[in-house]
Amino acid sequence: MKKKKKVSIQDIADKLGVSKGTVSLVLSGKAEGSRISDEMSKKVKETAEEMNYQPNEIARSLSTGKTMTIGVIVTDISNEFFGNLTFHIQEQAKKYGYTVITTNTNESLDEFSNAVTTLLNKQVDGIIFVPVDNGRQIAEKITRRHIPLVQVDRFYPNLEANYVIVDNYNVSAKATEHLIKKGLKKIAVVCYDFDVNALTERRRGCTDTLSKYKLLDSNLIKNINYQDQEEEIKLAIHDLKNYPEKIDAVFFCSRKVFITGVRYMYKNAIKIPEDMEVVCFDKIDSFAIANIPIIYIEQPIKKMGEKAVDVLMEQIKGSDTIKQCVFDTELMYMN
Amino acid sequence: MKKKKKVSIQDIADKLGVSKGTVSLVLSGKAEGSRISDEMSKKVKETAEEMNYQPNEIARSLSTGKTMTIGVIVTDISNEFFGNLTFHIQEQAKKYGYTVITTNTNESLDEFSNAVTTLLNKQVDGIIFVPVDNGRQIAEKITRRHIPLVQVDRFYPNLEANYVIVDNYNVSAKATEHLIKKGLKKIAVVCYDFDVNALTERRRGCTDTLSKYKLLDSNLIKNINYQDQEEEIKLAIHDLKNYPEKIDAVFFCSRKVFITGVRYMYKNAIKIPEDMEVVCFDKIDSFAIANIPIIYIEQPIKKMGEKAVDVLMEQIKGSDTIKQCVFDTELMYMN
DNA sequence: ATGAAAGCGCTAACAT
DNA sequence: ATGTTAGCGCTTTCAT
Repeated sequence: MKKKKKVSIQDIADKLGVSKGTVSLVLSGKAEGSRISDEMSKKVKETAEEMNYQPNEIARSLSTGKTMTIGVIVTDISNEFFGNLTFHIQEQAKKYGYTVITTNTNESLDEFSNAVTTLLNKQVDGIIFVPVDNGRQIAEKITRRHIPLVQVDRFYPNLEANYVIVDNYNVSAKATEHLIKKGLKKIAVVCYDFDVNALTERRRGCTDTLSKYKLLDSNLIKNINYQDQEEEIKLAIHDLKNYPEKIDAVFFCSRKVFITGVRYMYKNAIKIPEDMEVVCFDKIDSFAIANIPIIYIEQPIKKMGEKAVDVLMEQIKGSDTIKQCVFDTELMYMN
Repeated sequence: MKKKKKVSIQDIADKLGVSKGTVSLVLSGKAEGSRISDEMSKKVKETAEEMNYQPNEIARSLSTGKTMTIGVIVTDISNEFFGNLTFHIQEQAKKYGYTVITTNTNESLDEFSNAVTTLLNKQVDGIIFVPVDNGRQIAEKITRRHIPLVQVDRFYPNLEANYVIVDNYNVSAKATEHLIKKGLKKIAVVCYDFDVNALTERRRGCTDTLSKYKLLDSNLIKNINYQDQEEEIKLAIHDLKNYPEKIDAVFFCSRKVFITGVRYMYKNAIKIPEDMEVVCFDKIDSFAIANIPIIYIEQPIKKMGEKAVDVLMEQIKGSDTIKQCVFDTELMYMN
């Protein structure tokens, strides 16, 4: 299976008896206002077509120093939240003529580090990433190289870089207050234990509010390890079920804990909402098929993805003003 | 914000007073058995470290003709099925040292065509794609260039290329038979209307079985346009609700139609399973929170993704035997 | 054991 | 209006 030599700009030039430069100019659309006669331009285009010429973007990139590619690093693209985010990033990037390389960290620092190195070596024009616990130093590899960077969903507080997030604290406080106003008193919080501000802010929004109403019970704040989440969530729910006092509601800090949590609630014969109410940070497509009342927080994922790309593109075009965007979320009630 | 010049292999060579070639050899790990003294090798590595050298993979790619990148084209990465598939493709590619560029077609031929062109121009070493209705000609652009290709989820019957799919026909027939054996008679099928074999096979598996038992009612075969699916599914469910005879079950051909379908079933006060039973082609994470009996077909997504990459890598390494893999699925019962 | 240099395909500055 | 040529940063063959 021998690959036949691809046709290059040189081949076209040879065939037409003109120079590479001329061909390059017309094929990259720079023939217009400038130089190059219309007939030459036409001839070049025709034979390019004829010979089935396809530009080699790698060569172009090496020459121009631009790859027209951005890198996206998320936790896990199979998670609907990140899948959605990535989708909108991709669609928006497409509008700018950009291509996207995506990678997953699985919340691992090592994988995050590898991803950053790979993307930098591939000379991407910019990076959008979801920070990982403890990864600030690694992020600095990007800024130090002056590669445009936008953080999404979370951000490193001491890093001078753009970010696009939601107002985690306030909406969590609001949701908690809503539960309290409904007369619920024993409120649990189930959240991953790693230290990224999206999560800590959500937790703090809940606990601050509970404190304010003198309802905080630290036994009900469940911290879940990401790697063993299945087991730990199972345990947490079991605990809540068997807690001396009756638990009234559970606040789940993200979609994956919510799904797993609710699954175990059913396994423990906990009825929603009769036994406990639930709130989920993030909207899930299939809430509709659950057919139970769910309080959820809807993030403007599409806007976030698009904004992240817009900000990145500004930087790529040379802007150096840092943008930190906080989107509002909505507290919603299903049923 | 002036980017300071990146350090290149030349800079290291200059600093050490040796030649580029030497530096290249040690830095790309080809110093071992061959030439290059250990001390030279050590010195080079040290100063590379010191000067914070990062290889430029673009330059390397231009030189070697390999980009260590594969392209993945799916329908929509925000769809959990494709998100999962892409995730496993990515994780497997990582093991081979490969990076992944992902793009979405949204079932559009144009977007598919653009994606293929972009990937080819970016000189990817191989492509994994989910075919789009009517896209065989476009796919041939890839094979004609002898770029390794693996189709997943679906395939073009007349294209000589690898694929990794599931046994759509048989499992659909089996699921339908299961319903019939339970005594259900009026069985509806809700499926997208475009012509890709994954879907047509599922539909045919159902209709053939219904025919076999003399139960086929063509009014109950609902074909849904992808772009207007929300509206069309709504209409379909409405039709089923108001059909002169009572409908016993609905077979949904993929996860997105299922979720939307069930949503409208609830809106139409159709009870599951009392009024109608449902079957979903594909497993959904949040079935668990639905807490209703669902018959579903579970595809081995992880295996499919990994296999797709494995096959692609074989081709990249030079194999030219075409592999066509059909995975078995499982018929499962929730509750 | 190392150096020198050609070449990958394209762009862009400079000639003509 | 078009041709020439020097890179872009790396690999690799051929000298030394």
